[in-house]
Amino acid sequence: MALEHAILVSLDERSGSGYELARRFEKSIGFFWAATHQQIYRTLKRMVELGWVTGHEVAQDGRPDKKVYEVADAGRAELARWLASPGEPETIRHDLSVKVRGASLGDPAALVDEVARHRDLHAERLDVYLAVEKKDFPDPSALSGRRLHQHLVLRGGIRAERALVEWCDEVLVALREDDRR
Amino acid sequence: MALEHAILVSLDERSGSGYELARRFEKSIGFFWAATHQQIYRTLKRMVELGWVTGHEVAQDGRPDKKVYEVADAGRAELARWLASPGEPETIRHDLSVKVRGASLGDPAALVDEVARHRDLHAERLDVYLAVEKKDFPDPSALSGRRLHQHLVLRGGIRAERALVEWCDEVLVALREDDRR
DNA sequence: GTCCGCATGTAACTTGTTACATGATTTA
DNA sequence: TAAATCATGTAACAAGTTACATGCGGAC
Repeated sequence: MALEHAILVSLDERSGSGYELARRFEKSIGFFWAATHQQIYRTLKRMVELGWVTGHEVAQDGRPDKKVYEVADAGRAELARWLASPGEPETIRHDLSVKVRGASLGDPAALVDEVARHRDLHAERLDVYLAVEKKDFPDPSALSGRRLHQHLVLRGGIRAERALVEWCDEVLVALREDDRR
Repeated sequence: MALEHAILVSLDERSGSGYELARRFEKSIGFFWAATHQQIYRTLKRMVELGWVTGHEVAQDGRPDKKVYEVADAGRAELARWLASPGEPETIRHDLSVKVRGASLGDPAALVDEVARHRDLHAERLDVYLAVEKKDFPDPSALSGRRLHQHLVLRGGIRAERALVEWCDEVLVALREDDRR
């Protein structure tokens, strides 16, 4: 399991509450690891029990109190252990591919629309990633340490989204061509 | 959920037993949708109850009996409905990215090894896909219908694995460069 | 005689999803 | 005054993983 580890990485970059973590999982960290607030609260609770993080309540004025979590030594040790341990490549579950493979069993035009929709969604994500890169990493060759690692992960996102956009385009051309016959 | 739908697509291409499906999910279909035999047996059971597939026992000599499943009309209708319905792009969960992002907290050399391992795994997969393409789809421009759709999905796998290999290479160069300083 | 392939399953557990619940403050 | 943001959670359910269980036939 890596949600714990994703949280540890995020908390190590900056301590924060469950709510703040949930927000990060909607962007930065969320670009490569998805999680909802329910999962995060549940997991943080377990991580406190395991001694991987410590939480303390912080009073705020004009806002509800929050619990801010920090990585404990045991958490850092667990992260180091996990980083060095071999993991399997991700198990793939790609809905859209299932749909394309089953195309003959449904309405061709509807499938084309669906692929086009995904194409646009991926193109949007790609634009977001490219904008982040331009803004936050204007001189990539000068990076080192944490900043370098963050940039490398972003590069992965850019490559993945670009590949998906190009694949959708290839599929669209082929499906439309096939329909015309 | 799309396991049902992946099974429907696979059974539509050819009827088969739970065991046979499990094998297909280790290759062809498994290239874009992972599932274990336990999931498949469980799901087939539910699909029979839903009337999406029908199963009948087939006696074999020298081998255990098997239950062969076929897609029913209700199953084909469900597939058509699902194909036309909009779906979300996949939620990403990429372990290796979490590890790269947390690189500063562990042993740099161990991470390099881990990335290199993944690079080789993805390169192997890529080779498999390219071999399948060469063997099964020697003349892609002549394809239509089912065969075209199968080829398009394979193209997606090729693009994805290629992107991953290239990303791993980029990460390796950058991490090794960073270590040297 | 031991391991591999064929063939089907149960049980226990961990993860992930969806819906619901509460309540204060700020913004439109 | 209605909606959005901040903030934390419970409960029920769906899906995925891991371990265990059984038994025949053929290959080595």
